[in-house]
Amino acid sequence: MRGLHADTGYLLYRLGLRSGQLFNTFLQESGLRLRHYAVLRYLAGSEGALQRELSAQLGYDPSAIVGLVDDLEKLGMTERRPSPDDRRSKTVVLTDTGRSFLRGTDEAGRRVTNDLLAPLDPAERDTLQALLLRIADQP
Amino acid sequence: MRGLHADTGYLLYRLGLRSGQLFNTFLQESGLRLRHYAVLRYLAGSEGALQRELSAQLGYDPSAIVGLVDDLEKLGMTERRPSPDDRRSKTVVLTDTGRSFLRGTDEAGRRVTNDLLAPLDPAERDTLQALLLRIADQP
DNA sequence: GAGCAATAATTGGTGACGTCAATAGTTGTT
DNA sequence: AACAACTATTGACGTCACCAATTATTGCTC
Repeated sequence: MRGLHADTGYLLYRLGLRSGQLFNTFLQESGLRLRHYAVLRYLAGSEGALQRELSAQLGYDPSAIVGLVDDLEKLGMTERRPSPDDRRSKTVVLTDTGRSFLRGTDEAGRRVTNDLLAPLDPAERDTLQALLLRIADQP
Repeated sequence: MRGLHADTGYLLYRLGLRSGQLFNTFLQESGLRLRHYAVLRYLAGSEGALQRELSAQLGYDPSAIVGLVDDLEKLGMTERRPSPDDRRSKTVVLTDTGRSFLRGTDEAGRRVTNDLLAPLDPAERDTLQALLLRIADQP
């Protein structure tokens, strides 16, 4: 038990880096990165989201959202639609292209998490997931 | 249970970012960053380490180690000593200044992890720590 | 209902960071 | 003696988090 490895906070930091790397290498061939993937999967569960909603929910800076949605739009995976009740904001929606991309990579994404959590059995994975969720739901 | 938040791999990624941020803000006043702190704490437990050992153990690129050790040296917290058996490598050791800095920040570091894990009771923290260690010890 | 603070998207800049390629000096091997 | 492998180092490139400023629009307030 030596050095920083004994520290849970530091462990989280290191494993977060590794997890991000794994996701990015798996996404590499598609030309997207983890951040794009996060946006797509959020949209898949919400049927349209304002950019500021994406920023708040995913934790990315508003200025970062602009670039991400630009990229996705160029690939035809999302569309910006004017918000009916507020002309300042735009609603980002998934296109059919985006939806079918998600279906195609769904299983590959699960494989990434599987690799990462390989040493844990199903019950332990549930435990870990529950603990992490509790931490994540903090202000 | 919507979007990527249901995915343990993604949760790890997000919490890793948050953990790193917390560490960095706590270290801000000292002029160091998390990476420097990691080097210091590794050295505290090893009584001298080759730079390539730091690179391998902490997971930073060898070229990143150079800059980190440069910074620490400028602050008088570490020293580079020629390795007796191999003139290619250098041994990095903690100075008294570095050691006393670690003592001073020891408790502040624990507070960071405490904040992060606030929603968990001691037994749950142990569980989390054990699970993360098992994942971290993967090849 | 006119003026003004707050908000949504956007642009631009800065510093930290991961990654890779290349180099000089040194070691071990054959 | 020649050559492959290794250590520390430098430099370059793209990504990313963070912050400030701008434009268009909305809601509040007096």
